[in-house]
Amino acid sequence: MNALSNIPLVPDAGGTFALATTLAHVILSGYWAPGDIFPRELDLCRHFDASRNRMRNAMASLVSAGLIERTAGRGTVVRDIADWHLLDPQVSEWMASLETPHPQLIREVYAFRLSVEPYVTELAALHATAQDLAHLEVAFAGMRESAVDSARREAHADYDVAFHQTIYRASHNLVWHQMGHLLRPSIMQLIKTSHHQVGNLDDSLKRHRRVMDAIRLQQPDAAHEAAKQVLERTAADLGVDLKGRPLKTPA
Amino acid sequence: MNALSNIPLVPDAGGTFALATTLAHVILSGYWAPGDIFPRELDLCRHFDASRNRMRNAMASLVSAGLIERTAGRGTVVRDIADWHLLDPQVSEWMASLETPHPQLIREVYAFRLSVEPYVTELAALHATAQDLAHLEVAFAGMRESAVDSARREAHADYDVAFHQTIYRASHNLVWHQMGHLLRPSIMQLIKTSHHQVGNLDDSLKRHRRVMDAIRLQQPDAAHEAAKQVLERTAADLGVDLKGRPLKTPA
DNA sequence: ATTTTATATATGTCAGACATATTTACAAGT
DNA sequence: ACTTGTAAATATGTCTGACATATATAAAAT
Repeated sequence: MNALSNIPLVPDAGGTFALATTLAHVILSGYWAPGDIFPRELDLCRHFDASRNRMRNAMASLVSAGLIERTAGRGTVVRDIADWHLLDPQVSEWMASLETPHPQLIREVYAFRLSVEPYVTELAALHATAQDLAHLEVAFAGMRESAVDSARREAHADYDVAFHQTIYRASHNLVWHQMGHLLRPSIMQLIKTSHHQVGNLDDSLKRHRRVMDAIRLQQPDAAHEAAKQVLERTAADLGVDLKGRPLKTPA
Repeated sequence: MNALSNIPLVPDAGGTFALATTLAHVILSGYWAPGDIFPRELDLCRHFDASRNRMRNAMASLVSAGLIERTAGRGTVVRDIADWHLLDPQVSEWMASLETPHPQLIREVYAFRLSVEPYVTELAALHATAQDLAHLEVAFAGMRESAVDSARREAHADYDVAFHQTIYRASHNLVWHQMGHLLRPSIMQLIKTSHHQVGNLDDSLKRHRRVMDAIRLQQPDAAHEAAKQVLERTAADLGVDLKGRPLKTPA
C-alpha cells in the first residue's frame, strides 16, 4: 500500500500529453495536498509503464504550470494552491476536463469572472469589429440550435465558451484576450452540475442576446448591465453567491 | 549567413534555464516574426554548444509559454503574438529581463493595469489583513530608503514591485494573486526608460502612501482614487497615453 | 492527371550511463 | 557535548546514440 495505489492507471496513455493530464488531475482534485512529497520518478515510470523520458516531460509541464516543484537530490513536492498558475491555458484545460476540481478553485475563478466580465463586455462594445460580431453571431446561433435536444449539451457548452471568448477577444487587448482561456473551466462545470431545463436555457439565451445586441449597438453601459445579468443567472445555476461589489466604469 | 548568425551566443549558459531565456528574448524582442520557421534542433545545438537534451528542454518551455509551436516532420514556427501566454509568470520574467520588448506588449500590459489596478486596490481595502498591511509597510519603507541615492534603482524597483504585488495578494482571490506576476515587466521598464529625478520620486512616494493609508483605513473608494493617481503618474513617466475609460465600482 | 510509393527531413521516444545536488549517518577531532 | 569532515544513499539533471513517427517532396506507376 503505497502512495500510488489509488491513482488511476492509464492503460495506453498516448504520448506525454495524457500522462501529464493524469498527474495534473490528481493534484488539481486535491488528492495530494500541498507540501506532500511526490513519488519518485522511477516509481511513477513503473506505475504508468512509461519511459523515464516521457515521465520527465510530463512532470516538466506540471512544473511550468506551477503545480509541483522539483529539486535535485530532494525530490518533488506539490506546491501551494496560491502558486498554481491559474491563468495558464494548460491549467484551465486540465481543470475543464476534471470532473470535480477543488471547490475553492471554481469559486474563486467564478468570483473573478463576476467582477471583470461586465467590464470586458464594455470594452467589447467599444472596440468590437465586424468580424467580432460575426463570430458572436455564429456562436449564438450554435447555442440556440443546440439548446433543443439535451443530447447536445457538450456542443452547447462549446458554443457558450466560444461566445464569451469572443467577447474577451473583442476587447482587442492582448491580456484580456489571453484571459479568455479561464472561461472554459467554469462553463464546463456548469453543464456538469446544473441540469439545464429547457425553460432556463431559453432565459439564458435571451440574456445572451441582449449582450450581443448591446455590443453591436456600441452601448457600453447596456453591455455592462446585460453581461451582469448573464453572470447572475449562471451564478444562480452554479450555486455561487455573489457578495462582492461588481466592477463598473464611471459614467 | 544564416538565421543564427545574429543571435548572441551564450558561452556558458548554466543549465536549461539560461538557454530558454536567450531563445525567449530573441522571440519577445521581435527578432523572429510570427510565422517564421525556427532553426532546426541540431543547428541550434551546434550554435549554442548544447546537447540535444538541454535544447529540447529549453524549447519545451517556449512551447508551454505559447511562443512557438512544434510538429514532428514540419519543424518549429513562431506563434502569433495573440497566442503568447502573457499571463504566464515565466513570460513575465522573460519580459522583465529584456532590455527592449515589443512596444506593443508594454503598451497593452500597461493599458490592462490602468483599467484593473484601481479595482484591485478597492478589493485590497476591503479584504487586507494585518499581515498584508505589514508587508505593504515593509515595501513602502524600502521604496523610501532606496529613493535617496540613484545607485539603488534596482532595489527601488524591487520594492515597488513588492508593493503592488502585495496589493494584488491582499485581494485574497487566487486569480488576482496570480496576476501580480504581470507587474514586474512594466515596472522594470519604467526604471529603464525614465530617469527618476528626486522630485518625481518624492511625488511618487506620496501617492503610494495615500494608497497604503486608504487600504489601512478600509476605504475602497479612496483606495481606488489613490491607485488611479499612482498609475497616472507612472503612465506619464512611461509616455503611455490613457485614453480608455478606467474601471470603477458603483457607489 | 491522379494515385501510389519511395525518400528526405524534422521532431518524438527510448534506453543506459554518468553528473550533480541534497540529505543522512557516522566518525573523528576539539 | 558540539562541531566538522567524510562517505554513502537518494533523487533529479544531463549526455549520447539509436530508433520511431509524422510531414513534405519528388518520382514512378496506373
